Amino acid sequence: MSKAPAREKFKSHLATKGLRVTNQRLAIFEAAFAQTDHFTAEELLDHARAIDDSVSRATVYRTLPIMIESALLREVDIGKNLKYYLPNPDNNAQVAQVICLDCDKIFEINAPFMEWYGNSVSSKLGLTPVSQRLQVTAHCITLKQTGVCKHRN
Amino acid sequence: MSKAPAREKFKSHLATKGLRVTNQRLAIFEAAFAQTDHFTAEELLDHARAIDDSVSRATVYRTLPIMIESALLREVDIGKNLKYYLPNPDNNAQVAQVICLDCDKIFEINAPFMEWYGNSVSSKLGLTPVSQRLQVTAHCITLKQTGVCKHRN
DNA sequence: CTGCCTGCAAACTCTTTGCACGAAT
DNA sequence: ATTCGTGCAAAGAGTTTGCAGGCAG
Repeated sequence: MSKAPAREKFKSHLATKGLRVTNQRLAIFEAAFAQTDHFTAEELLDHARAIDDSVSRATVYRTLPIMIESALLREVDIGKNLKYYLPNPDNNAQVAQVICLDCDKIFEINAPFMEWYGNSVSSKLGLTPVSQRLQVTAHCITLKQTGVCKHRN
Repeated sequence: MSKAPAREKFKSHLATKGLRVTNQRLAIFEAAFAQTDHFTAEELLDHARAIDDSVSRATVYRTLPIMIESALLREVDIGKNLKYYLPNPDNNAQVAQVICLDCDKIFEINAPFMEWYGNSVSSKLGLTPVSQRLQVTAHCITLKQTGVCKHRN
């Protein structure tokens, strides 16, 4: 999904939920969908303020769950007491993360088998799966060999 | 590994690292290894204080990483800004979690394929895997049908 | 004795919330 | 005109840290 259709999807999601289309919510949406990599709530605030300087931190935090619920954004928690977000144009949910501990880069890897695994292991316990997450933390080989992490931005 | 050998392992880990064997550290170890299920730092503090009432919250937080590094404990982060811990008598690292969203129970499931997956996906990126985690969140079927979650303690 | 270890309390980080004002419908 | 949305600042939760005194080796 490219940006313009995504904007319409966001607006219709707001309408469906009886939520108002405000300049702040639109600025936050624009800022989020302009990103090409993972971002934090604080970074999103900065970018949204560049579009509409009235945007507050509170509204960013209140808008993020709306965009996540509409599947426009995915939330990625890698256990750092700091959440990352990224645009989810393909509506993808079966994605694993590989996290480079040297440069903190997060790679997103398609992992469709996660859904199968979730179903399989849940049904044995009398549960219905809601979500899966699979994460691998790793060190950079080239960093160790050459002193430079080749994944660093 | 039962408790007594684990205690020796803890002491020798302390010795190896040049760390001192204090009453507080031992009390925290005893409290942790007496648990049969996941526990939080705060719960560990309570139990450790029942053994030695001089134990402070700070020392619990300072001792947890030591026990984790020695592989006596595993840390389980299910994305709740609150970490869970559990004794790891079998030195197991390839374990997935299934989390019931209705009763918050955490099931630990052996998932040896995680190691293969971590190796496979890391090597393609020029990385050496350090750890894997796989988590499934789910709802209780019997809760939905009967109003009672059969997993609740 | 030396210096690591401790308890205390304050600091810290990220996120959430109460309130009164402001804007979308 | 209503009512939902907003910014601000304070609160909140879990964890970490600086400091002065205490105990292991």
